[in-house]
Formats: sequence, C-alpha cells, structure tokens
Amino acid sequence: MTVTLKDVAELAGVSRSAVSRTFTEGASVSGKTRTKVENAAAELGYFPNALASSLTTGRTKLIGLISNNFHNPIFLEVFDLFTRGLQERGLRPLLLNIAEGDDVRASVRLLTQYSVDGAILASSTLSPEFAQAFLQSNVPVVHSFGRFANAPSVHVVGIDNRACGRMAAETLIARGYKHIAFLGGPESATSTQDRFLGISEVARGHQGLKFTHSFAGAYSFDAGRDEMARLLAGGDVADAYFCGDDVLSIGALSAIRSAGLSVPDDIGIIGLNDMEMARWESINLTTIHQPVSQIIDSSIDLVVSMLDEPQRYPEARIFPCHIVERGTLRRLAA
Amino acid sequence: MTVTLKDVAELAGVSRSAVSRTFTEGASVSGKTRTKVENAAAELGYFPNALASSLTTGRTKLIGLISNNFHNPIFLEVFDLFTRGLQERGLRPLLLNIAEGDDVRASVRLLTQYSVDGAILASSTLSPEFAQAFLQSNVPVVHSFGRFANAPSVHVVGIDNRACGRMAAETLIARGYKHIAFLGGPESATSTQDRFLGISEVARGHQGLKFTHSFAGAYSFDAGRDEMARLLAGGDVADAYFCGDDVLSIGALSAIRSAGLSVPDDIGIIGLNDMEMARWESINLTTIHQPVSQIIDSSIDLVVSMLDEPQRYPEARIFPCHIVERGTLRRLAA
DNA sequence: ACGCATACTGCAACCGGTTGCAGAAATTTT
DNA sequence: AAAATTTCTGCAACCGGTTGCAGTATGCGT
Repeated sequence: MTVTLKDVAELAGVSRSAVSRTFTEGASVSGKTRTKVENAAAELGYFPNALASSLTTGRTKLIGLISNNFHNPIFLEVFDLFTRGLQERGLRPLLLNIAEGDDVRASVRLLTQYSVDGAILASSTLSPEFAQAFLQSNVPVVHSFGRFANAPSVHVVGIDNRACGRMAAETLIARGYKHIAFLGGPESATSTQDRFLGISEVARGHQGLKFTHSFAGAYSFDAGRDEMARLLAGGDVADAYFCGDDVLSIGALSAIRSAGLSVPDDIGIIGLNDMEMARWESINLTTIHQPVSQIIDSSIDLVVSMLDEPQRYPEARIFPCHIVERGTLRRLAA
Repeated sequence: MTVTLKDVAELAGVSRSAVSRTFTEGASVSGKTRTKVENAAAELGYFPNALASSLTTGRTKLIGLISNNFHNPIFLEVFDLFTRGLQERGLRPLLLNIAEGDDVRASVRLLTQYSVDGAILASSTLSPEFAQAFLQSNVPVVHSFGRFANAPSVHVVGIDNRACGRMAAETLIARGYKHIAFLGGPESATSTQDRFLGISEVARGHQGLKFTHSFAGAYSFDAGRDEMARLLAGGDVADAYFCGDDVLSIGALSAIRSAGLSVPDDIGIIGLNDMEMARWESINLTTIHQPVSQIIDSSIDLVVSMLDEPQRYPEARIFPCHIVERGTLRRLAA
C-alpha cells in the first residue's frame, strides 16, 4: 500500500542506502544516483516515514505542548503562536490537555511513549511538579509562563509576576486610590501567589492605604464575575482592583456594571496580559502587557537548543511588562 | 539510556516475544511469565515505545487535528473538546495550524509522514480540497464544521448552514424587521456561502422586505467591527443583521455602540454559534446555537470507526440548531 | 600511465517492537 | 498412564528506515 524505501530503490536500480542518503541532508551521494532516485521517488510518490527514521536517529521532531487553560481566550493566541513557531522550525506539536486531577506521571509517560524530543508547558497554573517529572525522565522541558524562583533546575520563560504585582500597586497608588485590592486567580497557581506577593509588598509600605484581597477559583470570566459579585454584595468594596488577569478583569467588569456601578468612576480595574480582547472598545481594559509573543518565541528557541544540548544549564528568561493605559482606570492627576 | 524490550527480557529471563506479549492486549501469556515480566518492567521503569510498535502494527494512534481559525474564541472550546475527547479514547492530537496560502499537498504530506491514523479538519473556512487531498492519500478524514453538499465523498459532521440562514431570516421577519441584512464571514468559506443562500432564499420570498448583504474578511472581531462601521458610514443601514458568526456579531455590536446607536432598539443582531462569550451580560447575544460538543463527539466517533473500517461509506452527520433568545433582537410581538 | 586521495556505493547490522509458526509444556480426555 | 488437546514459548523474519565499514569508482597530480 504505502511506498517504501525498497520500492524506490528497486525502481531506481540502486541500494536502499542510496535512497536513504538522497533524502538525508548532507549525506554523500553522486549527482547521477541522486537524480535517478529523485525521479523514481517522484514517480511513486514516495517520501520517507518520519517515525521509522526516528527509530535510528533518535529524533522525532515531535514536541509535547502541554496546557490546562482552555477557558482563557489568551490561550488561543498562545496556541496560535506556539503551533506556528514550531511548524516554522520543522517541529510538530503533540497537544496534551491536562484536566484538574490528572496524574503527573501518566502525562509524562504519554509523551515519552511517543518519544517527543522535548516538551513545553504552557501555563501559569500548572504545578511545578510537571516540569520536574519531565526533567526526571530526561525530556528537555521548558516551562512557559512559569515561576522562575522555585524551580532553579528547569528552564522557565515568562515574566516577573511579583514585579507585576508591584507595578500594579504603584500604578493604583499613583492615581490616588485609597483602598486597593487584589482579585487573584486560583490561589494554588504560582502566578497568583507571586502577583499577590508583589502588590502586598508595596501596599503594606504605604501609610493610610487600605489593602484587601480575595481569590477567584480560576482564570475565567465566570470566576471573575462571580467573585466580584460576591465582593459587591458583601460591602467593603475597594476603589480599584488589580485582577489576576484580563479575563478575570472582564468578568469583574461585567459584575460591576450589572450592579449599576460604573468603571472607572466608581471602581477602577487593572488587568494583566493585554489579550486581543482587551482592546475591544466595549472592554477597553487598562492592563499590564505581557509580551506573549516574545515569551513563546524564546520558549521555542530554548527547547530547540536543548535538543542539541540536553544538559544545557537551566536558565530563566524573564521579559519586562508594561502598563497599557485604556479606560478602566482613572487618569493620572497631571 | 532508554529501557527496551530486550533489557526487560534479560532481567526477567524470558524471550523478547514474551515481554511484547505481556504488553499486548489479548496475547497468550501464562500468569507466571506475566508476573515475572511485570516485575522486571516495573523495576526498570519500562514501557513500550509507541512509535516502534506502530511500525509493525500500522497504528500510531496519532490523529491530525487541522485548523486555521486561531482568532475565533469558539475555537478554544473546539480545541478543548477535541483534545479531551481524543485523549479519552487513547488517541493523541497532532496539531496543524494552516495559514492563509499554505499548500494543501504539503499539509497532507506532513501528516502522512507522521503516519497519522486519521485526520480531523476542524474549520468551516478550510477549502474542501484539503479533505479531498487526505482522501487521495488514503488517510481517513472527517471534516468537522464542513459543508456536506459538495463533497459527497468525504465524511462531514456539522450543521445545515443553509437551514440556519433560513432560520435567521424567518426569525427576523417574524419580529417585524423590514430591512434585513446578512453580514457574512469570508466569501470564500462554504459556511458563509450557505448561510447567505439560506437567508436570501427566504428573504426573496417576502414582498416588501428589503434584503442587503456584505462580507467581512474573516470570522473575527476586527472584521465584524470594521465591516459594520463601513456600513454605518455608508448610509442604507438595515433594521437587523444576521452576522456570519458570534465573533463577527460582537465586532458589529461594538461598531454600532461606538456610533452611538443602540441594540436592539436601533439595530437588531443575531449571531451563530452560541459561544461561551455570547452569554456574558455585557454581550448578551441572541444567536443560533450550534451544537459544538455533539459535533465534536460525533466527529471523533466517526474517525474512530474509520480506523477499523477505512472504506466506510461516507456519510454526513448534520445536527439541528436552534435559536437562543437573548438581548440583541427585539421581542416577538405577542 | 600510474599511484593515491577522495567520493560513492552496497552490505549487513541495528533502532524497538510484533507476529506466524513450530515445538514444548501443561492440561484434559479416555 | 497414554493420547489428544490446548496453552505457552522462543525463533526468526519483518516493519521502514539509518549508518559504520569496507570495497569500488572516480578524479587528481605528475
């Protein structure tokens, strides 16, 4: 049924090795046999089986792409960039969608069974155990959007979440808000913890500033809306909220408007990510821009260099973020 | 480095065949050797290499998942459901992100090189050539969200877009709109063409009804907003628009509100898909619900049955849609 | 024309498994 | 207890390629 090396070899009247060599970059073949082989191959519609060759070369060009955040629109951008970036470099993404209670070891096994050349963890809410598990199985791994502090042994590409927390706090304080609050994502996520740490740190240093916090169950619209609704119902509402990310912010905005309050007059909101949607006129969210495309490019580059250099010394690549002013925070007094 | 069959066989003191058999469902092995092998395997941390075995069994359990719609939030739901569904059935999604001018043959070759057991085209904007190309390469393929009419040779799972167009028209007419319009997605997409056909068909049948149409360049927020802005600027605005999908609708809503008009008082909007976002209070979009999760489940089931029955007679599985009333269309006169 | 370096080529073994087949072992039948 | 089954097991060939090695062809210098 399928055309193999042998078929081409026979038609071209050469050995199987010769055929293999014409399809191998930099192998030694004469021009004469190369054309004979190429003609035969074209005639039969042959092209080499990547999996069979991986058996001897030890390279599959398969990269595991692991995530658990399929309810946050930012991940559409993330998947788009990852798949395109990998494809451009001749790699194929094997997708793994991790659900809540999924076993770490099973996930690793799944990918090692398919001999992936490397793995990319694309999530800020995935436990660091995942990266460790890949490491132990000798699979090159980079944790994109991960925490760099507590996993010095694994490659991390992302942002300094704590610094973002501080930046949010300073931004809110500079605008004269007197009661600021953190509406975080899931408390178990390292990104939430760090952003919280950052905002707390700055808030605590300011006399006369009130600082409160709470957490949503997920980085999702519903979680943001529900948590904000709860806060509004409970009284003691802050002047301005730093929400764990943009989709939480949008949920929070929805709850605020449903309650008949207005943004930014009654309550200010600042998000994090700067996803496409944040630019939509009806949302127009002031937010901290996370350089997603740079993070992803860099992650791919990193995993690619680990293929040639598996024992590469682990590094953290941290990209700076910046505020994008839009309409959900009052203006700076000039 | 990696543990192989041979290592386990030696440690367990049996032949390689015996080891292979203990890991093969339904193979003939005695309880005694099975435990010997299992112990040895556990000690060494062995598990079989899926790619190596695929070489002889001819099954990789890899399914190509092909799409081009990474800017439409509905696809996050789509990817989530596909990856979860495939994983549950022991299959692995190999993702392929098709860009605008990508070569059909190259895409097919890519996936056949990896010996995918099957392919799922998840897009309503992908040209039918793609499905044909897979078919010709003998790769079982199902086109999810595809057009069933013009490709009788390929399995299609989706909706009847023409019927949806008719449903939209009837809905708008029943509410007393006198000038209705279609704001379609890209004109080259079969889904756009069919929805247009459907709405036209009904509109033409009504005396005194004005019907106009135009197309946005993509199924995306920006395209919807820009096209609607153009329409508003150009005068001759309709009472109500059937937008090609929800994300276009949301873009259109944004343009309408930016122009100082209100929905549904000045202009009515009905979308198609019923994506998560359509429920958000700030959007609250009246739309035609497409049963995405059923379509996806069915697509996976179909591709799975094609694995055992490659010559299966092609079928089209069409799921009914229904209107979801929310706030962007005026109420039916009672 | 000869010697030698260099470029090609094919053989055969190997990558990590699977599987038909024939014989060995265990079980059942009588 | 012998014969007839049935269940296991290992051998060896195979899946579709790759690659070290040794030998052959080619080109070069003189």
